[in-house]
Amino acid sequence: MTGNSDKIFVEVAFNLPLPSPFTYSVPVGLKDRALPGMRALAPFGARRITGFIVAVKYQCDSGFEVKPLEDLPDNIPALSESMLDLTRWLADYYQCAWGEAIAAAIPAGLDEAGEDIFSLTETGMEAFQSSASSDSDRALLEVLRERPGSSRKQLQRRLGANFNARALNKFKSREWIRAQSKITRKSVDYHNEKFVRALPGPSPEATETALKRSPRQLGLHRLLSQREYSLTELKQIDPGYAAPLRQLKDKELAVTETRKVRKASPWDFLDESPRKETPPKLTPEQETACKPLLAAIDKGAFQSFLIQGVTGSGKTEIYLRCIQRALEDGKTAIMMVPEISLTPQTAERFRLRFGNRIAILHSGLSRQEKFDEWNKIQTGQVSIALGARSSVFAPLTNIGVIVIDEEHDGSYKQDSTPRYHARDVALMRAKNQGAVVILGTATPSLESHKNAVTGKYQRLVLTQRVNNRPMPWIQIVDMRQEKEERRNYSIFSIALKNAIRDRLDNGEQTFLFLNRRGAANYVFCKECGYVFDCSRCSVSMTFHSEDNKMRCHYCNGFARIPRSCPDCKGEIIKFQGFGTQKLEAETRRLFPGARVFRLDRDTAKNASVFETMRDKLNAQEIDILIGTQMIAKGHDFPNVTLVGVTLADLSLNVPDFRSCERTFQLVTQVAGRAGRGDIPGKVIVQTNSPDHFVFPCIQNQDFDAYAEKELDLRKKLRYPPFVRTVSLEIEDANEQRGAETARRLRNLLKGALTSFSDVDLLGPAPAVLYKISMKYRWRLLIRAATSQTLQRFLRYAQEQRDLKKAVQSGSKLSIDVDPINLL
DNA sequence: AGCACGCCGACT
DNA sequence: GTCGGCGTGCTC
Ligand SMILES: [Zn+2]
Ligand SMILES: [Zn+2]
Repeated sequence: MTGNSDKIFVEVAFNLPLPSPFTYSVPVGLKDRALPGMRALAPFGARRITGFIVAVKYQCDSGFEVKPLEDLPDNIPALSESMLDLTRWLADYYQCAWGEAIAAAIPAGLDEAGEDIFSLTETGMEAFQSSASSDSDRALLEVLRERPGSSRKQLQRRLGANFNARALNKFKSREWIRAQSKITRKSVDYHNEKFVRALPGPSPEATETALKRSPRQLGLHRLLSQREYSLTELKQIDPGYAAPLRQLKDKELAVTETRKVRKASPWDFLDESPRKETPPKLTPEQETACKPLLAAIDKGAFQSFLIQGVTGSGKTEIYLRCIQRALEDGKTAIMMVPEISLTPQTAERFRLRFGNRIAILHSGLSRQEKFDEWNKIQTGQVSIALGARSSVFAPLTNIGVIVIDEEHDGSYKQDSTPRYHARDVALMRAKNQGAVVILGTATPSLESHKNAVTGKYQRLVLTQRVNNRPMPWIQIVDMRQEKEERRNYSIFSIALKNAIRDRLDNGEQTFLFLNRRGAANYVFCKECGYVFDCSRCSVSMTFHSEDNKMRCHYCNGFARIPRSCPDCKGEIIKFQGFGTQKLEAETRRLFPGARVFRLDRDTAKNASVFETMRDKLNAQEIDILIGTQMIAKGHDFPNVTLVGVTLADLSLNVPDFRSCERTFQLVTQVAGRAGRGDIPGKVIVQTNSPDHFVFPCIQNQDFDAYAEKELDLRKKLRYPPFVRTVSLEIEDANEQRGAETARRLRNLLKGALTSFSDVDLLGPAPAVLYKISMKYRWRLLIRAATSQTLQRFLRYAQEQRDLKKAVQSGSKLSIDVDPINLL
């Protein structure tokens, strides 16, 4: 109990899943810098960790010991007051700790200082050499001898199961090892590259004679005499360089040297000073859309807009004009694009307009570089931040406009804690700071569509493509007819086959799409195309061979598989699915001469596969590209004039209430990219259920018609945007224990429901992706009419009903507010 | 989360 | 008697 008026205390939030901040006293020497938003190094149990000051106070009455802060490493706060407010709201809304929200809002690494590093002392070295200790102890000492300055984490990684925390403490107290706190962490990303250069030899003449009979060595030596080459470069000049190079090295006419270099990156152009372009003239439609936007930016009050514009209607030019206007008004701007669209080409477009006034927060940056960009924004050296999801936290002041391109894109939702949606965070930030939010897309999420309809957002529509580019032509192919009337049992309809042949003949390119993610084994009628769905939840039922039943992944309902279709008495088929590999094999068989490239989760493990694919596609070295939907985004490939959606049903029958919305988005997005100049693209969509209401809407590219029907269904079935949802995800390596946790959670929540009307539960049920990396998963969906009710319910369940107690040790519960991914 | 502590069975 | 595996509870 302290009440001295000259003593000050701070509340510190840590990046740990702990519900509330911790109180520390501030030593006299740190007093003048103890400000909200400041990073703070603090003792915490047995360790010292970095947290963030979230409040300063002048007294502290507590039942616990209050420890003093150890250090304040920075001179200025890492977070402004408004960012503190925003992160607090975020933590509250998305059910995470304040410190976790803060950590998400600043560059990685800033919360990592404070770990200890260990080295052997003299006595420790002697003890190690006298070998008077057990094997596992020796292993620890040996690592420390080999790598003095290892952190605890590094020791754990090196020793694996042999790591023993007790031994570490034992040695520390015996003074065999010494602990020091690590000062700063610098991590610029380097990679090793081998370089070759020529050695002159005794004389040029002697070299010439020595190599007279080996022209390849001579050629290589001459090349290397001009300048040094990296092995990567050499390989491009001459793939068979290895043998002659080895011989040159043997004759001491060349040497290689390994050096650390910064990896050449497709982003390197950003270092050059940008050219400036003159803005194009706006189309009348763009002009009309710009007017209210520019007026709102000038006004400087919170307002949101939804630009619903067909692909190619020139939304980006509108964004550019709006950002330009914000700068002219002396304000700043955030430009967000989906992760996959944040390519050098996208960046170039903004750099051409805004030069060095823009910071680009892309994933190719090293930690240090990311921090540098962030710093440039914070210190006002730039006025625009361009980036993916996390750029919503760009530390700009005086924000005029926040643009979110492709608003419907799922990558705006973070899928680990804190599970925030950048669009919704942007809206909150703009509301607090009096900024304008512009959401743009050809296919709004139904949440945004509803907000536009109710007037929460002002809607602006663009129906024309710039330069009068024709709209793509979309054909829906009935695969049942293919089978019955044409005896064609192939993956390819005759229409698609012919269209591909046609492209091959013309030297044009084809995309073939196949959705796999979450594509389950659904059950359908061969005759009428009816797909069995849950009578309660309306999501597709999934076939399980173990018990030959269908299951609903939302409510856990089971049903027998009927012998015949309830509608038409037709034959029932359990769809077993096929993957991109089978599609690739089939494509190669049908088009033997074609150059086929497959890109999916297996082959695209790293970004370089993407780049290879893009380069090859642009160099016309691919005729047919096979992949999942990710290849559609971010790039225009002007020579791709045909897109085949191999089986739309796979996407349509994903057991998720948004599967139809996603299918509409997918086809629309790919259609928008097909074709070039005045040649319209063609999209062929194959399906067994052509009578589904989405297909006419797809064919006519009529989003509003689709949305109207979809909204009707969502309203009837109590799904977003008419209700708010929270998903509880249960994860456990032990199947029984996980199932028990899920059961207990349900019982607890059912009990809690009695004090709430308007809230209901779906499930728990095994997740669609039941087993991910050795863990079993369950899902429980909570629905409520409003987000306020849902928040109150969650708080009640946690505080009054002890939600966490239902989670058995070993099980993991994560709470996903406004979930997007329900697989 | 990550760390220490305590309990317990296994093995010098 | 000590080592190390695992479950439990705390961190200002
Ligand atoms: Zn039928
Ligand atoms: Zn159901």
